Amino acid sequence: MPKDRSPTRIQKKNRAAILEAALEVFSAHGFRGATVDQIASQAGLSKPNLLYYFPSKDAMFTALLSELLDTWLDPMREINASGDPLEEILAYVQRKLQMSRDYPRESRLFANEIVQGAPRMLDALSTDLRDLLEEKEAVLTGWMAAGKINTTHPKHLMFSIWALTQHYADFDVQVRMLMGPEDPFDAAPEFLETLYRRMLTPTS
Amino acid sequence: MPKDRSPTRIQKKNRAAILEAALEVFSAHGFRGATVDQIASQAGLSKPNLLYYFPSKDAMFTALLSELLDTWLDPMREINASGDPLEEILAYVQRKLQMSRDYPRESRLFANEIVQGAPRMLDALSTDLRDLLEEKEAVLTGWMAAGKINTTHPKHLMFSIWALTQHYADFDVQVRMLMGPEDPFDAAPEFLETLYRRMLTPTS
DNA sequence: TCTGGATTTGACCAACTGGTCAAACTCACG
DNA sequence: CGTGAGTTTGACCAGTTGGTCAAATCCAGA
Repeated sequence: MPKDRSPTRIQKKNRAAILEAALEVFSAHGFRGATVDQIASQAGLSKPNLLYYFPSKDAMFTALLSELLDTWLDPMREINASGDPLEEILAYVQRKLQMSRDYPRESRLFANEIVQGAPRMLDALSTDLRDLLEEKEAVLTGWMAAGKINTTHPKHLMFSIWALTQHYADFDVQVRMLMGPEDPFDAAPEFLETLYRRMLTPTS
Repeated sequence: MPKDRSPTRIQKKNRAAILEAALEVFSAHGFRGATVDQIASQAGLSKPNLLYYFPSKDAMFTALLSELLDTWLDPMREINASGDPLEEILAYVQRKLQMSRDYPRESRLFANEIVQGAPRMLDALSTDLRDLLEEKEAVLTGWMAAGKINTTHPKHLMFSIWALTQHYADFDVQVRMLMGPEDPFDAAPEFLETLYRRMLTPTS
């Protein structure tokens, strides 16, 4: 193992390559379905060499998670309590949809883990995500109380946004199989915009 | 292996116990994450005994899938082209939500498989599901053309129903972690009813 | 150029996994 | 009962998997 000095050029390159490979393999096969050999060859390293940088498969997964979770939650952080309520939410939906289009592997990584009970993620989720959700839930509740958006259950509203947007990444094969040559992401933005505009526009 | 006669009492009991155990284990860990030993002990059988009834792990998984897929698609089949459009869709949403509440393991079984690219399911999906979807899509399109419900992309509409309802089963741990003691299924029916009523009610 | 730490690897290992098999046991039925 | 098919199992096997280790190689700085 390298000393805890500042990382060398080689360390930086290899760590990055490993995390990229780990994302590729873990997201496609889940934690248990992924093998260290697969990740090593994907990263262009031998297995012992890979284990020189990360002491175990678990450590690789954990490192990957902590690297990704922040980025993953960014779209929600950007919801601005001072902005126009409906437009803020619609923009959030579009950002989240864009994440599914641009980072489907990350989405599937989380999906894989959560579907199986999130044994290695629950801690991170029950702090970072929980806190962030509570903060934004308060914002939503405020908007509803002020009559800016239609009143509904704020948590379910957030769940619905996650479900609808991540579905395009997590169930990608199914969606594409059913849509044929049409790209799901062509019509999805408008569909979701319509859905949430109708759902949330206050009845005057 | 038993002969292809009509199954004995013991065969019926053990096959059922095995499929139940397989559902439990496969849905919790995915195909690769599940082990034959786990399934055997869950079913109360020795491993060789289990393999006496199903020749391989793959065969077990396949048998389980074909047993479940029909049931899984039933709520969609029940959509009645002659019924009141909006009420038919709302009822479908509630049936699907009920499936997530009553059969979360089945939902997670499919989710696990599809997230990982559905290597063992794509064939079944690309016939049964595709055909059924096309049939119901035609119904939706008819309703939209007749002005009975708001016009949107029918496939995306169906995807949204699947995503929103299955989310409560597939992401159960996350949802419950974020909702605390409150049961997600308390407020979900009303939330989804409101969402789709607003989304689909035609603008006069 | 030299050198000591950083990096890489072939060989190896123990545990696990899916699956086999012959032998033993159990049960329905004449 | 007896008997043959149906059922069960302990022992076993080959391949895979996560991980180790000592030895070899590489590389940056003096």
